Amino acid sequence: MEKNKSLEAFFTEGYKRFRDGISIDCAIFGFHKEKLHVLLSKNIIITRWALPGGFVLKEENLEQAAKRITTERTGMDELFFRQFKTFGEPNRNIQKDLFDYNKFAEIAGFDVPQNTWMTQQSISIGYYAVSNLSESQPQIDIFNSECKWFPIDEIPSLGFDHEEILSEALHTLKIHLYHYPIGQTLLPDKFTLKEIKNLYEILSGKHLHASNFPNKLIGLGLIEKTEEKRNIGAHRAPTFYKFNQEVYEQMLKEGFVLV
Amino acid sequence: MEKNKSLEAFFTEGYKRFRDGISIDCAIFGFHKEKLHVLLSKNIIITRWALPGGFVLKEENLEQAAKRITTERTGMDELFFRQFKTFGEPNRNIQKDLFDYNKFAEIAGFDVPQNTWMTQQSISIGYYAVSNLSESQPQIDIFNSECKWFPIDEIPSLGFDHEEILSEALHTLKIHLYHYPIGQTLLPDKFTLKEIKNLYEILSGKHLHASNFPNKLIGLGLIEKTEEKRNIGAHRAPTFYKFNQEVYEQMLKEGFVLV
DNA sequence: TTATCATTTCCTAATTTTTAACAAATAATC
DNA sequence: GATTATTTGTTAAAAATTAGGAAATGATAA
Repeated sequence: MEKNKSLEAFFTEGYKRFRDGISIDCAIFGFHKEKLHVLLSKNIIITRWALPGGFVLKEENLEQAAKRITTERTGMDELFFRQFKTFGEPNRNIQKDLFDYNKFAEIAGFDVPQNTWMTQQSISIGYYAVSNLSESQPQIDIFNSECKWFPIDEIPSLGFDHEEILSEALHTLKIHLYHYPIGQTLLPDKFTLKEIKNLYEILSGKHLHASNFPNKLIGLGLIEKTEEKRNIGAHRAPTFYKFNQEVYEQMLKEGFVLV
Repeated sequence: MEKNKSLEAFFTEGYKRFRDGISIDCAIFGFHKEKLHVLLSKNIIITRWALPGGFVLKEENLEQAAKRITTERTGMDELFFRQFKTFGEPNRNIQKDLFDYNKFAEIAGFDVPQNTWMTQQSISIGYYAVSNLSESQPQIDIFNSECKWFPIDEIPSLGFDHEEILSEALHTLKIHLYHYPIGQTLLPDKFTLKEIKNLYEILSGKHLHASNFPNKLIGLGLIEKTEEKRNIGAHRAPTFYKFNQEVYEQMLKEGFVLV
């Protein structure tokens, strides 16, 4: 196997480009077939699935890094993004048994360098994103051999402290649901009342009324009717609705309380 | 002026004890004379007031560090603590004009060492705490020449990005107000209905009804009557109330939605 | 062309919650 | 024992929420 130069350079030269001791992990949520999904990736060197993550370039701020990492992995940008927590247990990322050194050597053509900047202790800053899953194109690269969506109730065992990170992301998402108009980036531009009701039911875990709940959103001015309808075969065609951009931005800026 | 050995050791040897590139800043809130206050301290080397902060010991986790820093500065522990955001703009802490090198040399007896671990770029993890101000005893030390409470509407100009950090802390506190029983550590063990109403009015910025709001908290089981009353002179003595510990802990764990 | 059907969406009454004003209770002082 | 200022309970009106059923709809089949 030929030596993979770019991979080797990442280990040995990466400290020049990236900030030391900091990583970013992203819980990227999507909504499909009435289920919440989360994007996981499989690093070639790590034996378990994990949240997509990466490092922060020296000239970047944290949010830019999170957005870059998410775009690299999904092809999408302009998502709803929020930082939710930073994880810093001592040695949280140093778990030797999670690394598959043999497989790495086989793929990369050289042994994992020991004691480089990458293998030092680092803290991880967690961001969550909500995306329209159907528009995403999960990407692999030299570090990630697999990348795909998992329904939230079928998450495999995750590496490092990523189960805790995902759980905190969900917790924050559920709180933010009451204060930010999260739906916009989880749904297509045009959606039916049933779809937005389903979305909120799944995120909140509560049963909502088929017309009372949409009426509340309409009453707030957050969503509004369009001219178009969806053809669903031999039934009444539901009207498409869209977010009112002005109200959406105001709620995003000022926050609101949804009950 | 004699050379201050412990101060010098902090600069030159600190990298052995503390994690690199990470600092903690704490927005410590208290409630006094119907106003929300925040604790600020004045570092001997920095020309502006700032939020109390510090570094993370290598064997510590982030929350332990935040608690240690808060206890050092206030003498209090067992406060309500939450991490709210991490700040990582490139070079956010490198602002030469904020450092008073002459004053430092005068006090310490040596020049500020350049290019030590302390003067490197670092990210800051923000924690907020809510405390019962009247029980606090703001402490100074070799780094901090002053430390005191400021009413939230009389905050002086702050160093670094601490105005942004404080503003984010307040924003998070106001959201958490709806989901966590924050009052417990802001109030004395026993308080009157008027006091808890005032607290929520100030934090939420909304006017609340003198009996309807307390009745809601009583209805939730969160607070309950005690046998004692406060003597306030020639008026009806208000009854002291206390938090129901069981309900409090459950709400803390499971969250709730206050409307 | 019309009847049928499943689904969306509107309507309305019942219920619950919130709000606001007022009255009662209270404890120290006059 | 009356007075006073404040706390706290009561109650009725207003508002919001909930739930169920009815109407509307668009495609299909008769």
